Amino acid sequence: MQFTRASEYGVFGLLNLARRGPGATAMVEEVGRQEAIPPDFLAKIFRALARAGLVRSVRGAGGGFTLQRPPERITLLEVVEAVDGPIHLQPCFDPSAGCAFEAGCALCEPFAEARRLLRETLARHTLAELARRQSPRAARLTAAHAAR
Amino acid sequence: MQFTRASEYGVFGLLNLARRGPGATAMVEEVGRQEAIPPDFLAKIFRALARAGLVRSVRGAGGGFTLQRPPERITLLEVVEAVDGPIHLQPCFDPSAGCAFEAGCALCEPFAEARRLLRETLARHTLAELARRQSPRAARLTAAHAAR
DNA sequence: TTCAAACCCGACCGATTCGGTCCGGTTTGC
DNA sequence: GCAAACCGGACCGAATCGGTCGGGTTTGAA
Ligand code: SF4
Ligand code: SF4
Repeated sequence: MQFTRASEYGVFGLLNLARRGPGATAMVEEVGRQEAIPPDFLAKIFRALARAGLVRSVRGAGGGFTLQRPPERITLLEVVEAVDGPIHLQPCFDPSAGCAFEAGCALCEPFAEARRLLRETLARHTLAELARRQSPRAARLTAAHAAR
Repeated sequence: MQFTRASEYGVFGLLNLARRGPGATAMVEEVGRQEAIPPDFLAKIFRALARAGLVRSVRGAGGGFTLQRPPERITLLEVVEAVDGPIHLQPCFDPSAGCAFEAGCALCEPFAEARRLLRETLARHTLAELARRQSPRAARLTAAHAAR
């Protein structure tokens, strides 16, 4: 039960963009260096964020990525779902899989509730709020500490 | 972001036990048949539940599995964590992985909050409560319906 | 005392996902 | 027209998922 590295990197990448102020454009290479994320991997992640409409890409020399919306209107939920795909909690919650029961089973209600709560919680946090308490990742990345 | 089939099967298996009344013992083969779960796979899952202390195993002829506690004192959270391992949400929340930051990053607080809420939600549901609204799985298992 | 029933442990299996990497193509500014 | 930058997708090794299997141990009963 974990989110992926990719979605974590996605958040850090967008926070980096957000810190540059409104309308700023940055190359994936530079963001990757500052956030200590493999640039080729971050590029793949940013393409997913672009497809989801969270970020706008500018091609060609002098290009890069820009936040499509002000950071106070991009939520943590949107970012992780754009990268990892929708949060289902149960395999059968994926419409492409489908439920195998005639009538609802005991699991349906509690997990649907848990899913709703989880998504609401992540939706409450915006990039603007997260950016306020966060410096670039590479600067903080030194040795392991035993938090949580 | 999903729980595994294994934990789902674990819940169904325990519900089957719970429905048999206090102290009842059942063989994994029979439970597997009734719940439409591959018996060898269910056996593996029940061993994990036994190691977690949720279920007691009786070996030898006439043996089987019994609920270790009354179903109103076994929570959904306990079952899924016994089978799938602890819910971490972030890879770095796993103590065996460890956090790579000197100080907390922006992600720590929101995901810790989400994790707490998710676990509390699952902990609110007991086997007794789930069993009350649920017949054996195989009986209900017919064709796909498009419920969430 | 022997036999079969039942759980126990761990190896193995094919398919999928994860975390990346790479390469050839396209768009753009200079 | 050239270099900078994104784009799409193929590919990669490692890990996880969803099972399966075989052999070992414990036990009750004939
Ligand atoms: S009824 Fe059960 S199997 Fe069907 S979607 Fe709900 S949780 Fe999944
Ligand atoms: S500070 Fe960041 S990396 Fe460290 S445990 Fe918290 S979320 Fe994970």
